[in-house]
Amino acid sequence: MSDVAAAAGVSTATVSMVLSGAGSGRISAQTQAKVREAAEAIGYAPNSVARSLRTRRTRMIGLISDTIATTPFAGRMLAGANDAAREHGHLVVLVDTDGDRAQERQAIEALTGQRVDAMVYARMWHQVVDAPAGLAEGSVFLDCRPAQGSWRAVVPDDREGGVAATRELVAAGHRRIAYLDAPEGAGVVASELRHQGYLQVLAEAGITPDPALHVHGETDAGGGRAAAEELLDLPADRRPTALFCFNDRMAMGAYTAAHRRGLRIPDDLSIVGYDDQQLIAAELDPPLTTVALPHYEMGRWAMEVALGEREADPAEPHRMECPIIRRDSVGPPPPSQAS
Amino acid sequence: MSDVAAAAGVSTATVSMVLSGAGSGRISAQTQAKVREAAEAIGYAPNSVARSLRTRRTRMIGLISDTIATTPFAGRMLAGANDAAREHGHLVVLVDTDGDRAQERQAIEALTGQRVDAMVYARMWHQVVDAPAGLAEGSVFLDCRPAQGSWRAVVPDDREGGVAATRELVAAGHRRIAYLDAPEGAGVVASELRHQGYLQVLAEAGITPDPALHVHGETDAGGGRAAAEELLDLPADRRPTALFCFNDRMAMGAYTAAHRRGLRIPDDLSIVGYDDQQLIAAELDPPLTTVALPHYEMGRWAMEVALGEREADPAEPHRMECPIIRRDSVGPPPPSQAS
DNA sequence: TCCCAGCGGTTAATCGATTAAACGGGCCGG
DNA sequence: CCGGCCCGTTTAATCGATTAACCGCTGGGA
Repeated sequence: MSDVAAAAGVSTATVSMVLSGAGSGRISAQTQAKVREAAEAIGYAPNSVARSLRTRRTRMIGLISDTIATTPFAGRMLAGANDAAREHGHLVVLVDTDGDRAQERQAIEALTGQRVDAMVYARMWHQVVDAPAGLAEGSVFLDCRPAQGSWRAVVPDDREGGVAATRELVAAGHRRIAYLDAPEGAGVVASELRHQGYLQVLAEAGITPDPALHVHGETDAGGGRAAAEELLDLPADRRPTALFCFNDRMAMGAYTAAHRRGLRIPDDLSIVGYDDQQLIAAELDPPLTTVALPHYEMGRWAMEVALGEREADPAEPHRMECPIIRRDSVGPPPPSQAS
Repeated sequence: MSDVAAAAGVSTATVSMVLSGAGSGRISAQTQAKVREAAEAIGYAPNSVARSLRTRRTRMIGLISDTIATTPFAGRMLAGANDAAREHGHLVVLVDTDGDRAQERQAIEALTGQRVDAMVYARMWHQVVDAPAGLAEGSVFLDCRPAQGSWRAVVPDDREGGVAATRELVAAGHRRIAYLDAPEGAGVVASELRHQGYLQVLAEAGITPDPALHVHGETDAGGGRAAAEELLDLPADRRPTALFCFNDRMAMGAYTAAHRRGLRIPDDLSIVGYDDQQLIAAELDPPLTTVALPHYEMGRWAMEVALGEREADPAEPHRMECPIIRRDSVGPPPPSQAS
């Protein structure tokens, strides 16, 4: 900076004021022009480290995640957070802890030492978590909610997602709608919430839930296929005409089970998934109607709150809408089974 | 730090030496213990910003990527880079530019200002790119190679990947092997390289390539399905017994085409994909034999080179092996067509 | 006895910005 | 003619570490 000052024939203080924008009203237009020219000529770029030391603001936000490695969803969340940060002139420092508690602590220490302006704590798969020790006051929880303490958090509205999926099937005329759930007792918050939404819509539609239509399976294609087979092997009068699957991978398995039995989708069987998983949902045959998890929007929301650009209530996690994505896997029930 | 110094009854210089490890041999064990106790009691954590200002090293690496948002592969690359950075006590500053040149420039400026120790420039899908202006000397290219200039870079060895896939099919006894390629003239480096590998293996096996078995299609399930249908509609004596698909999504479409014709995999038709796309390849029915893109390893390699922990030749991009992942979609050709 | 090396620290300059306070010159009102 | 004020700019303290140079003391060799 002193080089610029020398070249412009002014002091470093003047250069600082001009270049940081604090000069308007204080420094003459003439001097400002001189300084800018000199800076340009020299190719001066301010040293953010020195600036941060003095101002005590780094314009960096720490993002601690457990899952970059293992899920394709993390990308959308990161993109949302990244975009929001960029729009407000901040940078994202990313740490993937792989869910390891020790790494998490180490990451928090490193970010604290680096004096990031705020932290976002992301855990994949809507869950209840213990806040890690040392997490900076005012940090934001992303796709998880803290077991205790007062923190701002954002999660998908899985209950309303379950409602949307089930309502889509009811609206198409189905009355025997199965729910292919995640494994029982796995403590997956989303699973229970979506089930609640499912039951609510059935009640609204005056349909008595059939316990036989609520089955569990591993949350992959194999689990979905097994669960679907169990349902499709039911006697004709008890067999479901539509499946609401906990996720798209289970739906993929359900497709396989249906094909094996010669059932056409959506003519003989309607299917709704969950996640709107990129490169899968849209590529199935037929393309899958599913409920989207708003990862991008959640990432953006968390970052905006962390930056103080958006208000949030620490008492209650923010629930973000899961919109239904209509494709071609839902149709009216087959005539023989219509009610 | 001065608080710690006061509490321990020494100067800040001593505290610095003790805590930074430079104290061994200079400071007595007794004093060291005193300092550490005081630091512990106060809960002192060094300010990395101040340290960086003085040492001119931030222990942060900038990672510029164009695709976090749009592909599920980026995660693996990030994870590799992140792990390598962590192991060497560094942090990753991530910027997603969405492929936008202006954002890219802005990102480079911000990272330069932030004085990151090095930069990694990642572009998804093995491609040849123009190095962005202002990219720091010594930056590392990840999953792309610079059109000009001397840079260190890492890309997947797509030629050998094509070899591995084709060899797998030849070894199973196939002689009529089709290549479902990406669209012609799209400038996809990978497409051409894999084709070279394919031709090489055919030549080695003494098989004359049949131009009719080299077809193109969009790189999604729809394109794969269309291309596969074209091939399966060939007269029986010219029909392929095995398909090598440009990627797993095309393979997914090929599965659909096969099912529609009542062909069983691998009994009637063998299929090999490319990418080993998580949540897809392993979930198809039957699970897909495919060639893995070593994203994690490439991310790690690039970061290690950026950190100076690994040597690399700027004259030639490093080619990383694409290992074949054997699952259940490859078998011997049907007896009627065996050669 | 004198000098120098080694020990265990300390002093103070430095990194590159920001910013409150001071400063100097011109102008205006009394 | 002088004091005060405003304007534009400079001076200098500050952020929190690192590190070269230095300091006083002791002990050993010449």
